[in-house]
Amino acid sequence: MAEELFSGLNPAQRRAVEAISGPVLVLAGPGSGKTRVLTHRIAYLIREGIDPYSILAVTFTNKAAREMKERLSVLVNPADAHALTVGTFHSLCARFLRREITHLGRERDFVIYDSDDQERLMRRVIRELNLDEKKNPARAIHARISSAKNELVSSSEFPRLNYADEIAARCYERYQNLLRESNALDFDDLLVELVHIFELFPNVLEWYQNRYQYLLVDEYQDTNKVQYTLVRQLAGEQRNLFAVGDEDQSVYAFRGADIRNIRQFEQDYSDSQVILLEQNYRSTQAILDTAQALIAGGGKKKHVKKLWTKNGVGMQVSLHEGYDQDEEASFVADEITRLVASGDYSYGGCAVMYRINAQSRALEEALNRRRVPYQIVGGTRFYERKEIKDVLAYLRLTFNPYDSVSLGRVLNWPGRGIGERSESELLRWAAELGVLTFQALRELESDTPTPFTARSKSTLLSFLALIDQFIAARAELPLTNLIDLILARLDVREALVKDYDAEEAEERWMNVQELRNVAAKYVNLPIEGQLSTYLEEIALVSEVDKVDGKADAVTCITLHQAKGLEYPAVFLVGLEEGLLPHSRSSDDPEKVEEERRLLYVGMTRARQRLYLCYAFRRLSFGRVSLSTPTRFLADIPKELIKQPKKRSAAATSPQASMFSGRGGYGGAPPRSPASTGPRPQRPVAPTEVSFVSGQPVHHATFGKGVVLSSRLVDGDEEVTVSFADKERKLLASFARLEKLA
DNA sequence: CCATTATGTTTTTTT
DNA sequence: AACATAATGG
Repeated sequence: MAEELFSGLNPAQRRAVEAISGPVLVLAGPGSGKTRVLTHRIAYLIREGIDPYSILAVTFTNKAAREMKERLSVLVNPADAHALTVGTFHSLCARFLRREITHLGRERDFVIYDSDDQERLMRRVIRELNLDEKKNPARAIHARISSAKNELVSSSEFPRLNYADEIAARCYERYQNLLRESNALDFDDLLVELVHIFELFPNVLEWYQNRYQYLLVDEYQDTNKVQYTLVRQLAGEQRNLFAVGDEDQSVYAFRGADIRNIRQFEQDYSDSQVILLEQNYRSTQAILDTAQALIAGGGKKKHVKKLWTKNGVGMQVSLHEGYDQDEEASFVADEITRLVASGDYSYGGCAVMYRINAQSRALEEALNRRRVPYQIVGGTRFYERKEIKDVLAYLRLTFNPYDSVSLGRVLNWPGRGIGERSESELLRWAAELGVLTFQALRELESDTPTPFTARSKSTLLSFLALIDQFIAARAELPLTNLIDLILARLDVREALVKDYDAEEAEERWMNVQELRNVAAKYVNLPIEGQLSTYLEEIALVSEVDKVDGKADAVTCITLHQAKGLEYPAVFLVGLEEGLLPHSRSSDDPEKVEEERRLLYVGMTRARQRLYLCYAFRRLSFGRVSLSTPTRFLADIPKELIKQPKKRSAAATSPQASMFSGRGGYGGAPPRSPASTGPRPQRPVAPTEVSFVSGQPVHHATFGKGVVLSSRLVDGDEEVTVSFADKERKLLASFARLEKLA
């Protein structure tokens, strides 16, 4: 019976599936079938008679949770699959808190603040405390507080060693108070408050420990202190904890993830079994060898895995240099077109990965030009778009009128004549009365004397009437109708047309419509539950959750988000100093190692083909700078990589230094032209342009072209030439342009 | 109070 | 380069 569950599992996987009780740590290399192990283990537990109701699985994304349930509904009976508790730390905590937060004297109908809300609230705190917003950016202060929360450090425990600490500590305190008043929790609170409840109310913890006898935690290497604590609490005495992870794929230290959690598992949980999954089912040996060479270049490891595969050697990994980010993107787009034309690959089988979202722009343009279908994951997230957040703010106020961030957001949106003065006067007056902003609005309905002009007062009252209307409608109307009512009463479309040009207004209006479409999925729930479920799920969806695996489109995605995904063909772009490792990480050896792991994650996403790309120069921040290939390339033996074609004179300079020890550690990120050393042909910077518009030229690679313009830039001459295929910008000192008659 | 202009800021990475 | 907020003037 259970035998079919084991068919197709290798001995190590099988051991992991069968180890039912006690702590188990599975160290799973990339592509080693860990998802399979997780699902089969759950199925095995159920078939062994364990109640699915007592199984709790923590995944890294909502998408992974959904997929796990789907796979299980095939392996076990669907009712059993349904009884499982599966989710991310954040969504599970939110779910538990809806039940338990009353223990802390708080209301169940809290709203969840996303990073934008959090920053707005912090800005308000900083203003309230009369701090200089320049010297104390809300973002920076909030970041400090967020990491404190991740470390389970409360505002009273926050260190006050210097003036900056003192400021942060005071902001922390006020920030928490405002959150509480607004009946809101930020992302971090979702975890922290649950830990508090478990600490303060042992009987509550006991209930959860009894219910969840079997815990499974994926991506254990990316847990932070709060998450680690939660797991410890839930694991209790029983310690039926099954943790899966890979320290080589730990890339979230910046949000508090602590690699020590996985390294110390064996000390934390005595008698634990450790199982290594080393056989890779995803990639070719060529790709694995390259990735392993890279990761071996890093520091010492607790457990060294030796990845191998039966997939065969496969194609050699190739390296490509582009002239700039546009040419790099063009190369990627051309190569994808070629792969698809060959019939061996589909658009959906290709992915382009990069370090920062801003890199997606050049790709988008190149793909657009070639009519290659693509989807960009992340960037400005859908639910962070202004028009979306504005409409959502009304929904959130309808759900919880004390939500002060939402109130501040839409008090004057769409513009109704409540300016800065009326708003600050309202805040001041509320503070004077000692009530919340919303209660102050309510106060306007009585005969209490107010500090407002008759005009302001009536505007504020009509705003209040609007919200009241929505609150009343919520009890009667299905969610979609409620949204329609809001959109109509506010005349959102008109407001968008007023703020933007026709095209953009239409696009934003479509976004708003999309919000409504999503809401349609919730109308089958009882009316009371529709809005709350909708708001909660919206607050916790991530961009990867929305990746459409079925669409036949190229996926453009950050390296962080790509973790856990796989594609037949993968292009890694921008493999340059300053970008990977990112300049903000290159001063700290530990951060540099994290960047190395990020590259490792990217490489191991590839099944058959892996392309490594970098550009010779790059436009960042509106300025051009020359770049050096990433130091990590120096750790990969030359013979593992198919060297780039010499595509122009420009290619030789950075390329030559690549594997020769130069470009190694300590190199300053993007070199300034001055530090590049003597140039081969042109030791002296030009003082005037030598190419004029209309001059016919010849280039070794691009052939004949005509000069469109030329200008002096950074001590060199940048010539814009129209070639047969496209327009290119070339540096005269490198391009060896030949003037034709 | 609002529209226009000027200035400044941004780019890590995410729930 | 693109976007957001601040300053300025109507």
